[in-house]
Amino acid sequence: MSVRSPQNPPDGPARLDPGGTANGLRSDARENRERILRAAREAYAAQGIDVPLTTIARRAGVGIATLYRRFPTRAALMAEVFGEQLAQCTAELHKALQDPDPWNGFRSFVEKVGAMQTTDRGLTSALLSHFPDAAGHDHGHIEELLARLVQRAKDAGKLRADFHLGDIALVLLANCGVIGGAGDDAPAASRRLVAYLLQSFQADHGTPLPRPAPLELRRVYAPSAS
Amino acid sequence: MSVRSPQNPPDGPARLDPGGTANGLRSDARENRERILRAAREAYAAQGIDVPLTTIARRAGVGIATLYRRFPTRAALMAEVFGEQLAQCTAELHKALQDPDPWNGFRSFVEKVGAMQTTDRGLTSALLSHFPDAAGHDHGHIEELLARLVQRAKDAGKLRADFHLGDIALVLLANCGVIGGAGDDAPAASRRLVAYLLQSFQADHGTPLPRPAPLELRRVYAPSAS
DNA sequence: GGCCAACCGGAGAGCTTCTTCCATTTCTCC
DNA sequence: GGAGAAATGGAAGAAGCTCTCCGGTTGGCC
Repeated sequence: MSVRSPQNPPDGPARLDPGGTANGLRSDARENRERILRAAREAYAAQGIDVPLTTIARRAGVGIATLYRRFPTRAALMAEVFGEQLAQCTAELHKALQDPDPWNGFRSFVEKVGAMQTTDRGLTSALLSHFPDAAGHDHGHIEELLARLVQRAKDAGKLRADFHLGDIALVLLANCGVIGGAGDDAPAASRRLVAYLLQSFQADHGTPLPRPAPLELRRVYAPSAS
Repeated sequence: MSVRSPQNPPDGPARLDPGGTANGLRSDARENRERILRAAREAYAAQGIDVPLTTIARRAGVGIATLYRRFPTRAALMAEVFGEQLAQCTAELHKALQDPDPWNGFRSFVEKVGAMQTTDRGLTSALLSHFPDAAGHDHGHIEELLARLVQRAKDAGKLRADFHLGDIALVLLANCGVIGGAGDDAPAASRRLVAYLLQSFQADHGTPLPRPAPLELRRVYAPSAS
C-alpha cells in the first residue's frame, strides 16, 4: 500500500497520517516499523497467519518489545499488513472490470485471486476478515466492485443467474482448504479446483442449487476462534 | 520412548488381537481404553483434531497418564479413532456401489461424505491421513472401492472421463476449508460447494481441465506440518 | 557537544500443552 | 483373603508462545 506520505511537512501543525500510526515517529522507529511490516508480510505468506510474533520480530531484526510497541495487538499488525494485500486485490478487481468481456474478466479475476492464495497463505484471511482498525482500505469498496463484476457477468448471460456474492467467499475458503492440505501439489490442486468451480458458475448449467449460504465476505476477525 | 511392554503374556501362545492393542488388558484397563476412544471421538468431532490430549483425558474421566499409557503418541490415538470413521465411510461406499444408478451412487456418496465432514471435523483427517499403525482398517480397500465407484459412473457416461481419483481428495479438502471458515453457515455452505462441484463432475461439461493434481487420498500424517 | 525524551532489546512472568515419573490403588489368580 | 503384577492419577519438568517491565541506548534539537 505505502500510502503514507513519506515526507511530513516539518512544521505542519495539523497531524495528518490518516492511517493513524506511522508519522511522528523518530527516524529509527519509522525504519523499524517498515522492517516489521515487511517481515510480517513475508512470514504470513510463508507460514500463514498463525506465525508466532517472536518469529516476525526475529525476522525483522528487532526485539519483540519493539514489535509490541508499534503494534499493540496481533490484529493491529494484521490489519496493516492485510491492508496492503487488499489493495492488491482491489487492483486486480479494477483490471477485471476493464476487461471488455465480462465473463473473461470474472473468470480471470477468480483465477488470479486463487493463484494469489497459493502464493500467500495470509491472503484468505485478508479477504475474509474485517479488521476494525484497518483504516484506509475499506472492505465495502471491494465488495461493491465485486458485486459489479458479478452483475456484469450475469448481465452478459455468461454467469449463472443464481450465483451469489457469497459464492466468492466459498471459492476462497474452498481453495484455502485445498492449499492447506495439498502440500506441494497445492498449485496444481488449486488450479483444478478453481477450474471445476468456474465451469459450474457458467450460465449454461441449468441444474438448480441448494440455497446459498449467507456467507459474508466480510467477517469479524475473532482471534480466539480458529 | 521407553515403551515398557505392558502386556506381556506370561505364556500366551497365539497373539490374537488383530487390531493390535485391546486384548490382554486388565478389565479396568480395557474399560478405560473404550472410554478414551469415545471421548476422543466426541472431542475430535466437536473441536477438530487439535484438541488437547488433556481435554480428551478429562472428558474420558481418566488421568492423562492413562491416556498416554494406552496411546503412546497422538497418532496412535487418532489411528484408532479414525479407523472407526473409515469403517463408516467404507459402509457408505458399499451402499453407493449397490445403487442401481451409477451416477446417483457416486453423487449420493460425495454428498454423504460432505455432510459427514460437516458433522465431524476429524473426518477429513481420517480420510486424508494414513496412519501407519491403523491396523485393521486399510485405506487401500477404500481407495479400491472408490476407484470402482468412479469407474462405474464413468462407464455409465455420467461422470466426466477426465475425472481423477485425486479429485475426491480435492472435494474433501475444499469442503474442509469451507467448513472451517464458514462458521455457523457451514452446513449450507458445504452443501452448496458440493453441489457446484458435482455439476462440474458431470460428463456433459466439455471444457477441458488443468492437469489433475497428483493428490493422493492417502497421505502421511505429519504432526509437525499443520 | 550535550541533554533528554523517545526508543531499544532482552529478561522474565504467566499461560497452555506435551510428556514422564512415581507413590498409591485395583484387579486377578491362587 | 492375600500377594503381586497391572493400572492409576496427578505432580512436575520441558517447551513454546504472549505480553510487560526496565535498564541501557540513540536520534534530534539547543
